[in-house]
Amino acid sequence: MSDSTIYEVARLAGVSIATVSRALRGTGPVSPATREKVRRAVEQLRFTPSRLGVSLAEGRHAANGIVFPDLSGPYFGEVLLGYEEVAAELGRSVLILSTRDGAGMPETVKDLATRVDGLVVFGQTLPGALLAELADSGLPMVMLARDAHPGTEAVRSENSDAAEALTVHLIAHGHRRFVLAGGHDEGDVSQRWTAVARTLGHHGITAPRPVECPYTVEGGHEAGLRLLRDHPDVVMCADDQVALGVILAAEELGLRIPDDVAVTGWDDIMAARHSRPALTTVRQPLRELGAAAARLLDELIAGAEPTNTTRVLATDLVVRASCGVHPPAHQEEK
Amino acid sequence: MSDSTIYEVARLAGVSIATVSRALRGTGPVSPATREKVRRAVEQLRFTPSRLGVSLAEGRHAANGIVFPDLSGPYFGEVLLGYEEVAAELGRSVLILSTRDGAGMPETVKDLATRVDGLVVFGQTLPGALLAELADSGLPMVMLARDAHPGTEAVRSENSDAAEALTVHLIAHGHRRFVLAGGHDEGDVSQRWTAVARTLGHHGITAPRPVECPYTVEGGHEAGLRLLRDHPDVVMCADDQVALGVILAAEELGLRIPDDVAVTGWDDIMAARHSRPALTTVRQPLRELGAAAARLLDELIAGAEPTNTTRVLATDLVVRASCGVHPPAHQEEK
DNA sequence: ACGGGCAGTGGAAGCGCTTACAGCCCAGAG
DNA sequence: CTCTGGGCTGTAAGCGCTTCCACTGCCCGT
Repeated sequence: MSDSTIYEVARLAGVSIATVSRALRGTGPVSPATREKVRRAVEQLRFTPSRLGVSLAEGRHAANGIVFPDLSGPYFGEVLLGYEEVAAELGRSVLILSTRDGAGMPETVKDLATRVDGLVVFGQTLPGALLAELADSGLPMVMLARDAHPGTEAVRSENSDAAEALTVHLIAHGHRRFVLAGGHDEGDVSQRWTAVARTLGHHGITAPRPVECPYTVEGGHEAGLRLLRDHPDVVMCADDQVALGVILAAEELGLRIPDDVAVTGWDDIMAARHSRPALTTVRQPLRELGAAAARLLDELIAGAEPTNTTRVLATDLVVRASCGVHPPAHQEEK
Repeated sequence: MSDSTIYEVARLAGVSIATVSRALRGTGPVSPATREKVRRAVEQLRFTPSRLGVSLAEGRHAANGIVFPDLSGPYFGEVLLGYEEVAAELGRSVLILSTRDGAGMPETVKDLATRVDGLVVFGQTLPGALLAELADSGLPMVMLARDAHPGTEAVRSENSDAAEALTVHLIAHGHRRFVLAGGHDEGDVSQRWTAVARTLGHHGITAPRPVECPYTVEGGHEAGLRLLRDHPDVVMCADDQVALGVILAAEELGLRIPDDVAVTGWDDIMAARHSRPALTTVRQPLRELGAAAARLLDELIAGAEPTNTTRVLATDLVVRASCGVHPPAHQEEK
């Protein structure tokens, strides 16, 4: 970029840089004649103001960041899209950072923090100490898919009600022997398991302890091979990827779904709909999640005080075939 | 961010800002004693250099951008992940921009261009004139999933050979009446259709004209409802999402896959594997695509001259059930 | 005819950093 | 004992922009 500077524009237009700046940003009065001269000089020089200069002088970046773990799969992409869209509308650029929980992580995040006016942080991506340090430094922050950290805002989707509804639905199918796959005590997932356990308890069923497994198809596959040996009625999974893995495992073991065993997921990723049997799951408003985070962050940047509040977005129970046989009416949505 | 400046550190450490800078970056000699004083001052003040100041002085952003259309779905997320990972390794931040072909697009892109040292542009996201303008300005650019534009590098995945292999495979199944779904003349897809047509020609089959449809499940669904009325042997789709939509349409029409009609996709997104019948498709090395783009861009930024060359990454034909019945041995990979 | 006010403009001080350049001091060489 | 050359440090000139403040005319009211 061999871009010209405001000085060259000023010289070519025969005015001062102050006038050029005013003409360009529309702050302060500029005579039509001058404005025109500047316009022509700008055009001739193909001048675009240096973002660095502008930001330094303005004392702001007009950009915000988002930090997420190395979660491939469809989940994060959708959230990011919603986030970027709103951020763009608000005139901010978006910087992304994926912490593959690597060694240099704290530094990378801090570096990111110096490039933005505010930060959105996904789930349990960052250790609490780092979050606190960032929040203390006065960086506007929004937590995504988890409850608020002191000094921040947060937005996540509803977990407990949906988990209860899903559980009730499964019980109504006559399922009694439950197994829970995917057990990290991350905020979102643990909230769901808690609600499941409570609901099961109401119905006189003792909740099993969730079984640890990576939130991937492979993780679900391996867990499935293990769990299905006990012939449970239903395997509730932490997310759709795990559920898809369990379904693969069931196929390998010659088990029919949902006749021999039911399976449920969470998220409603694209594959959930196209899997056969189609996956009963809970739809999260991923795009809205990202959009809401962007808006909250903007408010903080604009000067709003953090309230340590968590916004909760509604989720939908999506009943498909994998949880048990339904009368035709219930079948597929959309 | 009420961050302290290098001046405060200097004052607290009792040295000049030049020394602080040298101590921090390790340029120039600094006595151990001084280094230690600076270290302590930095720690006490929780000082982090302002990225703006650094960048302005260094004359570089240490960041690069990536521009893509509003493609939701799994495709872009994976590419982005590969891109971000390599960029991070190279010490660069990543700025993303999704042009939902909106009105203010040229400005948004130009704004992005002022924030980065280089830019990766996806497929046909930007009009040629804008690409030319950016390239002319000396901005290092890499084209992704399309052939090189003058003054840039490019990386895409192999289309022709894979399309030929896929077509040959389908012919071997005995399929003769082909239909092609998804017809924009975008680089990647048109290359595939060309190879398909050529291959069909070799076998004495007249290639049909590709049918336009949005590259979404919904688009595939609608196209499928139309196309399947003619009872083709096989519907080749521009990507997996379209193929999944066609499969849904086939189900609605009571057609069995692959017995009544075969369907193929492209990309090998997650849902392709879990769909039943599982989708025969072509796997693109999405992550590698992003990674390669990041590396190419880095070379350009480091000063390499653009060669207008297109790197082509190998793709894999992934044969599953949707293209026709196979002996058990062929079944599912991995 | 005269003063006040305001549109229009330029000067200059930052914003936070890097880095040439110059100066200082001291050890070792002659 | 003087001279020289490093090692170490400070001064200051930018990097490209915004914006406060001061200044010049000119129009208008009286």
